[in-house]
Amino acid sequence: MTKMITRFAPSPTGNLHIGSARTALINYICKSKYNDSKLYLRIEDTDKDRSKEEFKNNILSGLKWLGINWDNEPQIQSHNINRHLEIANKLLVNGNAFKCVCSEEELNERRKKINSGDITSKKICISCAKNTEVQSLEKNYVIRIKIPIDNKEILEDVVQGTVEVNKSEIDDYVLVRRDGTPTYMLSVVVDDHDLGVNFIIRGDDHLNNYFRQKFIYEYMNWEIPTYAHIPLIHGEDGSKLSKRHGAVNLIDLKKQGYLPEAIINNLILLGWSPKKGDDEIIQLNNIISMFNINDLSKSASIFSYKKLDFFNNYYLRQEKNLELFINYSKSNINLQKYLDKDEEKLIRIFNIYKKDISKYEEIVNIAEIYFNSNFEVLKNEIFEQEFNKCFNNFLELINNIKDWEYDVINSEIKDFLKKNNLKFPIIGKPVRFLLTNNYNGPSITDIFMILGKVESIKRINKYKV
RNA sequence: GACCCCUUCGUCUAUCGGUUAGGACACCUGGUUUUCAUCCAGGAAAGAGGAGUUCGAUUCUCCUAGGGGUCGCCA
Repeated sequence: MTKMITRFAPSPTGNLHIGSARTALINYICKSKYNDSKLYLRIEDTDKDRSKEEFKNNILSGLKWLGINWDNEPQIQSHNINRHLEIANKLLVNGNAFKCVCSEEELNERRKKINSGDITSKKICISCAKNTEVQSLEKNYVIRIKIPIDNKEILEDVVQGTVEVNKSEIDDYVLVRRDGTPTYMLSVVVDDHDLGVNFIIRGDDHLNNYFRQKFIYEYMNWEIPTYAHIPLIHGEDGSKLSKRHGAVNLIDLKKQGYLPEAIINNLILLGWSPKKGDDEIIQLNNIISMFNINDLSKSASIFSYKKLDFFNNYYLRQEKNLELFINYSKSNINLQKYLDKDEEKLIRIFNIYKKDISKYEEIVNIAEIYFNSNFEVLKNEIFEQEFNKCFNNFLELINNIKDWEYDVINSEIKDFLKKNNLKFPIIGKPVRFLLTNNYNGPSITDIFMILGKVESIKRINKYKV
């Protein structure tokens, strides 16, 4: 295919989900491989009750944040209702659709029989199409599509391969509701056709919809696009990724301090991998050249936050991404305060601790220790005699350091240890505790550098032998 | 329940009939280190089960089991 016209068509009934983001990502990657290709964005808001402007904005900004750009202005599906109805009318006139007045009870009754296996055909309305009275009604009806029952339909899916379904399995679904509004099933086909979409990449929860939607294309004599139904992402328990699996909305990951690069790297490795020997750390421009949708696995994969953490740690450690940390700090209430107070200090903390964290959010608690001007040691630790003996001398040593530089402090401490014939932990551990309330952490020289001379001495000085 | 899809280390995956079944994350061990970490080196860890096709099956076919998806006047 030389010109790939794709689309991402979310419904604005919730924030941008990791799974949807992956679908958008794969669409973006595929279209980016070919010149003159397009990725359109369409907001499918035909469910008026659940659609919200707020969600639409969240989706747009989430995609932008990830670096997934679309062509043209986002299309709003509800703006095309008249066009959708025009097609419904054509189908009706051509005898490819019919008016139906079945009551909810009748439908439920029939559905029960279908589900229990008493009836083999999925067609839910059997009488209205033949009823001329119903067909001449002016209002108060739904429009259903006509689907034959003979033989079977075959889909050659780019990802799923050949899929066969008997026509008897395909239902006479609703195109236009009783209130005169078009359903998703109608709108999606009309809009895709009008946009010239020729390659549809969507979640495989839509696989069955192909067999329903293809009839509109056929009846209208429209060219049927190529389909790629990609497997869904699952949570740790193997079911469709959802809220109970943790943060599944992009906005939540952003708030926690995950990087777009890490999320993209993580997502693309679900169901796909680079060729043998190639690095799994891989960025968008390389993914675009290496990725091929034909290689995508058919089976669903489980989303792992641990692996995301690995990638995020990798990317946030990179010098070039320091700016992202600063931007993040501006958007985080706690870090914002520290940034205003002493940007240099916050950056120093970040640079020393970045190897230990998997997301920016973790810096909040760390920074709190260093920015707390009323710092108190948590408990009255009793240190070893050896430490107590040399404590005052050590304090004096630190007091006498004039050039508060890493190398200077470092060599002063080393000399001190040598002179007093001490092993590092004797001094280091208690001092680290006095400075940070923690026996583990960065080298005490690093801690001294973060705190500065005055605050460092203030903290150590509180200890009385 | 019906229909469709899936099934290689705990997780993500490689393998396009012949491999000591490879890698990554996580985990464990050792080394370096100013503690914890980082870093480096090593380790444990997999073809759901059963038939067939074949000289030979993880790979092809079928059955079973397990998992997932769909079954709305939602999208």
